Amino acid sequence: MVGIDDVARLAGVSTATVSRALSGRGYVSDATRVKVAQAAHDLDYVVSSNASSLASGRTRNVGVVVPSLNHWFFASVIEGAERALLRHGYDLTLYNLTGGGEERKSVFDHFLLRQRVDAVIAIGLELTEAEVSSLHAMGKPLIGVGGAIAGVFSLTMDDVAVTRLATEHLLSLGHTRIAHIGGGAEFDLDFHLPSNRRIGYEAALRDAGVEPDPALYRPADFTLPGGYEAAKQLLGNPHNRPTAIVASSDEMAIGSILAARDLGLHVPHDVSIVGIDDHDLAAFFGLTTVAQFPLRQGEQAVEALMEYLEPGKDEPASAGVPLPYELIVRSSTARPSP
Amino acid sequence: MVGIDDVARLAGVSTATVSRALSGRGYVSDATRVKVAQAAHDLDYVVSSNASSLASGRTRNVGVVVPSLNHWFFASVIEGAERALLRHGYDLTLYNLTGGGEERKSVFDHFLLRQRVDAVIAIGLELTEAEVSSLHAMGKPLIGVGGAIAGVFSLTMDDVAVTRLATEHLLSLGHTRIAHIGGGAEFDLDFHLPSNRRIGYEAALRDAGVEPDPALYRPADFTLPGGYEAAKQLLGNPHNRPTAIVASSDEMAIGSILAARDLGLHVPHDVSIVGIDDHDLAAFFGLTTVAQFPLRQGEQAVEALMEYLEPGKDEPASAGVPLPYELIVRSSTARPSP
DNA sequence: CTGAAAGCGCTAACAT
DNA sequence: ATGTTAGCGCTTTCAG
Repeated sequence: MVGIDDVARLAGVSTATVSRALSGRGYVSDATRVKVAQAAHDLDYVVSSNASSLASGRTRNVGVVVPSLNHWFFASVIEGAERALLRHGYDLTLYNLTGGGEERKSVFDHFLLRQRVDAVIAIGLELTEAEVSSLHAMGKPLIGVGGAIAGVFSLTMDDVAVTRLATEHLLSLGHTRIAHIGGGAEFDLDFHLPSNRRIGYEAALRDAGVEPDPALYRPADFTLPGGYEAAKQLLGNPHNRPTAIVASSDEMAIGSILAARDLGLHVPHDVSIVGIDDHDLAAFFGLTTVAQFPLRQGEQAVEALMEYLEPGKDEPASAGVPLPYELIVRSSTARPSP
Repeated sequence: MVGIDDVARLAGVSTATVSRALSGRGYVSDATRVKVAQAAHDLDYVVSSNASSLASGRTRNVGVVVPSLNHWFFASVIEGAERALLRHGYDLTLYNLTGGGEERKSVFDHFLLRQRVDAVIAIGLELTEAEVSSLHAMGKPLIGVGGAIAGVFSLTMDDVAVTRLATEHLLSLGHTRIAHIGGGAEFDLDFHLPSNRRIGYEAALRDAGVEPDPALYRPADFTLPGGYEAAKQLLGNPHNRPTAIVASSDEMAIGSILAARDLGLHVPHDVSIVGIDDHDLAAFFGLTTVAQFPLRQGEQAVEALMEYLEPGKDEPASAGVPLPYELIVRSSTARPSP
């Protein structure tokens, strides 16, 4: 194992200088900096992150907590975060809170308290007050993505605006019988995303002088099969069939498209469908949707953390910027047929 | 920060004893073990993993390298691995090699050499000889999942057997004009999975006295749109339409189902379709498939590593066990219509 | 701008 | 079964 003193010897300087030259902290003349870099390279030297962390108190590692990996949104955010962290020389350690309370507690007790990370990114997860305050007590920055956490800086879309936009698109095409497939109550515990989305949908309708019909609202679970089921009920109703559906996720929207097909209804001729996400498969299904950009959200979360973690490196303060979203019109929406 | 000597003082023993009692290594009387545990708990003590790693040389952290996160297979393997690692008290740090050469090189130079991990799990990724040998040189166990790496212990399905089974299912129903949608040549660089799968498919046909028709083979990219395209070509052929398709992934199989529908063909009446994976959506589409179990594969990879990392804890030697697979018959396959 | 030296918090011999 | 002690490899004052 080649260590810092090997480099020091080869470069003809002290270990302290090597440390400074390699980390960029403190004054080193350009000449010695080059000499040291050369020596380090020749020897294939790499710092021992443990020793470095122990001495400096910083781990250059951030913890990412997710409720599940097998979801487009979570996976995308992680991917974006990983890329950004790598760029900053940080590692990402992943904690999957799929399991119930026991596992979750163990994650918090073990890793957060084992001081393995400098900061935490919580994706799509509501942390308890105890969890949040134990992090704060340890001085670890915490940032939420995809859902506001009480008392924590979070990156969240404007959920009201997003469904409002989707609904307005439909209204502008001439639809008035517009249904909404949202998240069920069980998803409302964290973040109230379903409520907010429903609020945006209803607000758009009211602004257009249309009274929302509770029969045109269906809760589902954000999955394709869930959307399929909900749409079947909506579209199968003999008296009250909507001419358009706003689904709260692209997966549910795609499920709705399949449900329409199975009923022999043509999209968009018989029913228009719009989703939210811009999922990988949205283009394939010709789905009109409101895109959110999870990769960028992951990156943005990291940039925000770096402002705490790496003072001085004045990054553009991306922190306060609201998350972008954008209506992408494809072939699943059209004027209602007369 | 409460340290090991605080605990030692409160428990009235030496720091060495605290270390032994808490880590389980070495002899400690039950009485003192309890006393120490109590003290540690009272003080909310948690070891500093850095100090521990520095002193012991072990990090209790394994690196997982993947080509991408947003894929059912990769995400599932990671999920399984994470769960198993947590159980063993290990952390998982994630390295996404999405980017090209630069990023990949940086991952290898920085993290593997920064000795942040005790071992590496490579999922669906072929490592270069240089990468493998640099890991070996550092004494880090490496294990592959979802693809054999030259000179490395890997968990791989028997790809030949899997497509053979799928094909035999179709043959036994009476099909003879069976097409195959496999991976393109670009996927064959790593692992030769496409070749092997094709070999199994052709072997099953020949065993049944059917000569494989090259026109009934289509390469694609494992995605749903890719499978859709390929199936369109296959099923649209006026002279030579197959009565069944073996697709090398469930996503391609689902794409094929959608292609058949769009052509007005009924599944399974006009065409039978079988996939490989047992993807989350397979059941929804009624897809007959050969299941592989990626969650279990992740766990198994971890168990195999633990045999190296935690000698003495004689786990059941799961290492040599071949990966299980299982035909799951749903409603996308049937006898060919007369 | 550079060097000397004191730890960072723990583990693992080695004693006892 | 428990205590003593010497590091693990680096960072960071503090001098110079």
